[in-house]
Amino acid sequence: MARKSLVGVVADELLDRIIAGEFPPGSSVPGELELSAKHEVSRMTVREAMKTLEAQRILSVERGRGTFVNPLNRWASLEAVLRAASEGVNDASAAIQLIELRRMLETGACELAASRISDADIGILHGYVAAMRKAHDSDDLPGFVEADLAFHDVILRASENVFVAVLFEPLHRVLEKRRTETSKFRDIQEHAIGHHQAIAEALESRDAARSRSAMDAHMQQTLDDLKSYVLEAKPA
Amino acid sequence: MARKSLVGVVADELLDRIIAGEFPPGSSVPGELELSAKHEVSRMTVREAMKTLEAQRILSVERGRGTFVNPLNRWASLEAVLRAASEGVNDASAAIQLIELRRMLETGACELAASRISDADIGILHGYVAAMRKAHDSDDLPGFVEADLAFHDVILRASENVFVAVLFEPLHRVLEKRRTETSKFRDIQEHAIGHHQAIAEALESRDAARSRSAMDAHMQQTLDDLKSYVLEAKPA
DNA sequence: AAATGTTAGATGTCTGACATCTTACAAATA
DNA sequence: TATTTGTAAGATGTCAGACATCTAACATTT
Repeated sequence: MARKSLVGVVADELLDRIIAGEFPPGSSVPGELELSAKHEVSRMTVREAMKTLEAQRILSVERGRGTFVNPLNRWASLEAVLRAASEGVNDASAAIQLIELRRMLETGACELAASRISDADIGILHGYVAAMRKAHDSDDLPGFVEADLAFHDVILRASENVFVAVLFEPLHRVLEKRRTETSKFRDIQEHAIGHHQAIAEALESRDAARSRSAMDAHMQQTLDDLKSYVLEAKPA
Repeated sequence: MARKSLVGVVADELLDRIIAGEFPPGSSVPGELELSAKHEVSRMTVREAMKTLEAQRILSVERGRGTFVNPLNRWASLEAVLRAASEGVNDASAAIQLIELRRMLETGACELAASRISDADIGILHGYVAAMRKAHDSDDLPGFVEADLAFHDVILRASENVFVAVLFEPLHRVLEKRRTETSKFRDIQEHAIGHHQAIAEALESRDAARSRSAMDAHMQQTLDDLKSYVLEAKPA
């Protein structure tokens, strides 16, 4: 990532203050002049920062009145909501809810993909499973995670549903970091390889119910792994 | 909605030109100076418009090089993607994909809600079913749609998953308009009442599989209704 | 041929000003 | 007194022009 511009810094800091509860939903944030003084930037820079938060429906700007914080359920940015949710006491709850969401999208996409996936993509899936196996044998963690994510990406695309892909994209970045954490354990890697193999075979059979079920089992395993390996080990 | 500011107008027009294919993904949009001349606004206004599109990941601004259009699957704004998808020849395909997405989220949320919903919310659900029935009897279309949407909202909240609610919010506005169209037919209204009744009863039994199945049947019916009543009647 | 300097064009930021909208409050009116 | 109107403060919307900094391409020097 390129280092952040002043606009990005101001937007980030303001979002942090909002998440910290300094400006609760419905309340107004300080005026542009006040913020430009506090952050030692020009009013224009503050305005552009506000615009980015407004575009994500985090703020509502009302001419002549001020700028107000929207309730969290109106925020259009999954990442911002994630930051807000992780800030609370229960990081675990956020992680679990994230997997629940992922489960909905991935099992649904997998079900759709069963009747739409091409033979070529089936081959690619098997290729990624082989790559995971190879990375597992040679202790190549980044390679393992990369093949894992690519596998799921193929299914997402094969579902031929634009909206699912769009909604999943912000999840992708978040999951990538967490996946690197969980995939450190060799046990988890072995679990994952088996499930991916089963998913590829289910899709190959073009059986929608079986494909959905295979992906669902994978998600359940991921949830269990997260609970037993990561959350247990990290006390508050 | 408040009438749009100049920034909003410029952003909209630029997005329209992007969607129309004038600036395909990967290509660059005209420079800030050129755009400010074409739209007869100042450069700052153009910049703020760009910022809103950048915040939605529609554009990537690179200092010293220019501003570039992102591929559609990286756009973070469901509404913008919807606009782009509806612009094409196949409005039908977009409508179907939208229901597919809705199906994933709602069936998933309903499954989760089964074990989490409160007795009070169960009562509220039955109340909305009654409201739908009453609106149906008195030919109150807006009332019918309102009760319908409220019913689904209760389940969304009862799933106790923040992220699902956030992802569903932009869908809500889009669906509201389409729902008013489809619910015009009395046959569809009767279908819907039966399904909602079944969903409420399934949730009351706290049976996750049954609840999911009931919601899934409702989504299937919605898809069928859309195909036979709306899409058939509206040729390109 | 490689390293270096130059330059054009793009975005990033600043300063200061004026316009317009909302709200609150005071003054004029019935 | 109650209502209306006028005024002013504070907020966002927009503009103009300037300078800084980054990138890429080209020319120059080594």
